[in-house]
Amino acid sequence: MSKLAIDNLSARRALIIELIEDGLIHSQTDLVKYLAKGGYKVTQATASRDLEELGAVRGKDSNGVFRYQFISPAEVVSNNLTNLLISIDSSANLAVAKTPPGAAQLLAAHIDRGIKAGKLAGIGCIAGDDTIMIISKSPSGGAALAKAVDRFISDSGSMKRVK
Amino acid sequence: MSKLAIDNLSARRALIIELIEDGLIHSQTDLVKYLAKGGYKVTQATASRDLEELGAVRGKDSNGVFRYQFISPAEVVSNNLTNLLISIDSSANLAVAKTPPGAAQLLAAHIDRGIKAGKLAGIGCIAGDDTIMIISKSPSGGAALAKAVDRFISDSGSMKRVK
DNA sequence: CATGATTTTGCATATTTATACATCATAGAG
DNA sequence: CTCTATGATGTATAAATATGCAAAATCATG
Repeated sequence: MSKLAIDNLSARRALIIELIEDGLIHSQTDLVKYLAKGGYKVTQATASRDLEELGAVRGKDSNGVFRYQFISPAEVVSNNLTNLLISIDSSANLAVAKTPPGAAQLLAAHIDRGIKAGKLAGIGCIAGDDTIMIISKSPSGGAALAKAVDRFISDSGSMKRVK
Repeated sequence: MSKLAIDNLSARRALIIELIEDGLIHSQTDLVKYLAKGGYKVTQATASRDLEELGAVRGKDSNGVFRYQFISPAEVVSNNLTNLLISIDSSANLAVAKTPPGAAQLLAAHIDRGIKAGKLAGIGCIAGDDTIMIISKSPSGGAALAKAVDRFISDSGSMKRVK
């Protein structure tokens, strides 16, 4: 038997992020149904845990309808994220990104979701004022990770805006 | 930090905003207790309605503790810096600005340039994760500074200029 | 004032979410 | 391969939140 191409947990959370960004999730029960459609059979308890892990919160939108959304401001500037990445380099198991002063925390929050969603092969990232360090899973994965982060951020530019 | 209280309802909600900004509210039951302390005897149902009206949401903070907080609501669509300024208040020689989580450093960097450019009568600012404190030159200049910062950010336009 | 309209609130309850605990799965050590 | 540790998940339930409805309060108007 070959192992799964994509980690089940990460893949599921990637889908959750998309569902939330599309504004489709009004409750955890809701999410369970959508996940089932996508082939992920989980319970409300797992949905609760996933949402917590991803930092999604439930609030009413302008029409008074409940909707899960991200508290992190990444969406605020999602069509501009590329502007925040000045450069990205790597060494051994690390990728190091530079941002304009003060923007590191903001961009890191976005990268962190990419990691949690399994889109980036990192085990975590830490940000200062204008520098982000992303640690790769593999001991020599820094270079590949840097490329992946670069692409991830570029692709995020066309991310759908929260309504 | 002073707020103008018109009627009972708005006075109560003004207090709620302060309580939330101080990070004191972990649940609606919590809020009911704090409101009682402040002389407002209401039930959890009213707390629920107030929180909805104010656009507060419940999410776990970095320590894994539930906490109500504000999420920038409909403005989440443009890429203007204004989106990152949730509120700004003052006391004596200080102006205190709130931002979405992770955005304080970014906004503070901008404010700092305003100071260095002589556009804001401050002697410096310091930022945490979601809070910025700006110190005014004059011992009682906080309120005026807060207004100036608010205007400065409104006038600053697109985030692309950060770099 | 009186009165009808509108808003706010509490009560009771439905709905929704979080979590303790048991179980199952998986990875790594030996 | 077996054992152990760690993490993920479901079950059952507790905890927390939202809301329909009726009552009270507030407001507007003659």
